[in-house]
Order: sequence, then structure tokens, then C-alpha cells
Amino acid sequence: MQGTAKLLSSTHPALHLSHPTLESFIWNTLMRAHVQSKTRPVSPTHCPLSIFLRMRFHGVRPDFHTFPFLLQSFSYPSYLHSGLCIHAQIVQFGFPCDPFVQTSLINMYSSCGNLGFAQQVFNEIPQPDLPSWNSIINANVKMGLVNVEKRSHCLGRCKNWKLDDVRPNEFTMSVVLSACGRLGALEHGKWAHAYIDRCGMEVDAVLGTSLIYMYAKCGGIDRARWVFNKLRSNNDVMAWSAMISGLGMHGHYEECLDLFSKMMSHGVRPNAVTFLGVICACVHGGLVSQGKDYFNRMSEDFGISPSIQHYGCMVDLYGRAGLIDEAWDVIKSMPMEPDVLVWGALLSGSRMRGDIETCEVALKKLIELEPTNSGAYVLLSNVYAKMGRWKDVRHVRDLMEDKRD
DNA sequence: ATAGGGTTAG
Repeated sequence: MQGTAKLLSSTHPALHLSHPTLESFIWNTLMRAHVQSKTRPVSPTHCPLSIFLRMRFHGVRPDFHTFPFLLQSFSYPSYLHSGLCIHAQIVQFGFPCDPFVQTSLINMYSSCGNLGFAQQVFNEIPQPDLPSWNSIINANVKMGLVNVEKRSHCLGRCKNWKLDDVRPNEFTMSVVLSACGRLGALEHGKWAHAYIDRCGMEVDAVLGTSLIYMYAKCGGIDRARWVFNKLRSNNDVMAWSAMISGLGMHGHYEECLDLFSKMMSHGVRPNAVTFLGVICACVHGGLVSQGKDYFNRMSEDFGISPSIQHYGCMVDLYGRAGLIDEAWDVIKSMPMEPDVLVWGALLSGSRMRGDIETCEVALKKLIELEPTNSGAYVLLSNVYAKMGRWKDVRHVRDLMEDKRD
């Protein structure tokens, strides 16, 4: 039964339960416009989901192009419920075996943070094609970022791939290399590199970026440099950024900043990630005034507004240099609520400095944001003990006991 | 006439 449906969907699209019509084409195109513009819809009535609802209200049947567009707009955990409802509709309208729809479903569940559902869709594909494989691998890797136990399982799965007729391509390998980098799995990464060479895949900017990132994260900065220097195109901001961050990571601050200047003289426009790499390098190298310069130039000369990570780096930069007032100024200037990384940076700066009052504030904020983090309670009660505020010491200990489940 | 998969930071 399933085989028949698949045959129809992949070889004779016209035999679908719903044929493409001029009407469905127009609604699909409208949805695509909103998905591709990537800007926030002007109002909730313009989002692909409400376009779909209006399409149904007008009695227009969706066709097999409709759902990939619609599913692409569900890319956050909060959309999981909508995604599930649309999945049910997909079954009702008879498209659950369309390979495009299946891949879109895997990506939707993966973007919504639900690997289980993504895996379930994948498992129901009798003969997954390459995009489906790449999507499920990507989903596993993404979750590997969150779920530590799954990480090594995921890599093993890539390596022992039984691909009878579907072979990994550049898309696959870039995901695999990125996973190796995150894991610090140098041996797996080298294997992947050798595989790329053996298959005769061209190391373009994307694969090059992945290779540089992998080697840099795995401690092979020389190999990263080698890959970078061999790249044919030298105008890809991501490849430059990967190399710049890699050098910073390894403590080659001068080379890192030189490379940044070199990139600019090549006419490559830095982006938010490039600046993060450069500023992080300044943090580790203790280059306060240079870090501050880069931070200012980023918005003044390039119109890039700093993200919470950039602010976190700046707090870290000043904190490590013992400049607690400056670190506070950064926090006060932030247009968003500081997160645990920002308060953590302020905490470590103020601890180094012996600034007990700032420690107290930072720890209180950390406890507010992470009430189950017992480490912060312990540090805070130590702070109070140092100040001789014994009542507060007892109060914090009681609070910690309360939060324990 | 329209459709699915990739890289840099954290």
C-alpha cells in the first residue's frame, strides 16, 4: 500500500489525490514569498499558517507543493503543536509518502527540537533518498549539541553508514565535519577528510569552512591553516571567520588579528560571527583596548548590532582585566536581558578582583535565572560569610534546601 | 509556472 503511494508520488505527481491547479499554485506562491523573505510577517494574518487556513476556508485543496512551504515556517519549538496538526492534515490529504514532504517533516520536527518525531518520519521511509538522509543526520547532530549521550552514537551512525545506493555528498560531509568539530573527534574528522578526497569531492568554501572548523576545534591548527591556504576562493566570509576564530582559540592573537586585516584588504565584509571571533581572541589575549575598538567598529562601520554573545564577550574582556565598572557599563547598555553567560562573566571578573559586592549581585541574578544551580548558592553563602552576614548565610542555605527536589 | 538537505560563534 505504502509502496504504491510512494510510486505514485515520486513518479507520477499528476496522479496525486490533489492535482496542482492555478488556484493552489497562487496560494503556494504566496506562502513561499513569506517563507523566503525571512522577515517577520507584518501581521499574524500574513504568516504561512494563516495563509494556509484561508486557502482551506476558500475551499482550495492543497497539492504536493503546499506542505514543504508551510512546514518551513515552523522552525521553533513553539511551533511543534502546529506542525503536528499539519502532519495530520498531510496524512488526510494523502501526501505522507511524498519524499519532499517527508524531508520537510523531518526538518520541521528537528527545528522544533523533537528528534523523536523526526526519527519516526525517517523510519517510515522504506528507501530514504539523499536529502532525507542528510536531514536526519543533521537532526541527530543538532540534538547532539544538547544531548551529550547521543553525541558519540550519532557519529558512529554516520561512519557505519550502510548506503547501498545513496552515497554521502558535500551536504552530508559538511554536517559530519561540523559534528566532529563540536565533539573534538579528530580521528573521525580525519577519516571524513580522507573520504572527501577519496570520492574526489571538490573542497569548496563550504566544505573548506567545515574542515577548518573541525581541525581548529580538534587541536589541529596547522592542518586548519593548510586547508585555508589551499582554498581556491578567498572571498568567503565564513571560511575566513572559521580560520580567524580558530587562531584566536589557539592563542595566536597576533596572527588572528592580522588575518582579520588581511580579510578586510581582500574586500571581504566581516559579519557578526567574524567579530565575535576577533573579540574573543582579544579576551583571551587580554587586549582590552583593541577588543573595545573592534566592538565599536562593528556597529559604527559595519552596521552590525551586537548580539548577547558580543556583550558577554565585552563583560568578560573588562572583567578579566579587573575593570568592573566598565563591565557594569556594558551590562547597563544592553538592550536585552543579560543571560547566565553575561552574569557568569561578571562573576568571574569580580571574584578575581575580590569585589564582593559585585559578586553578590551577579550570584543573585544567576540564582534568579537558574534556581536549581546549587553552585551559585554555595558561592553566595561564602560571600555572606566573608562579610559576616550570618543571617544571610543561613537564609541562602535554607533557599538551597527548598529548591532541592 | 511552485517543492526537500550544508559551513563559521555558543
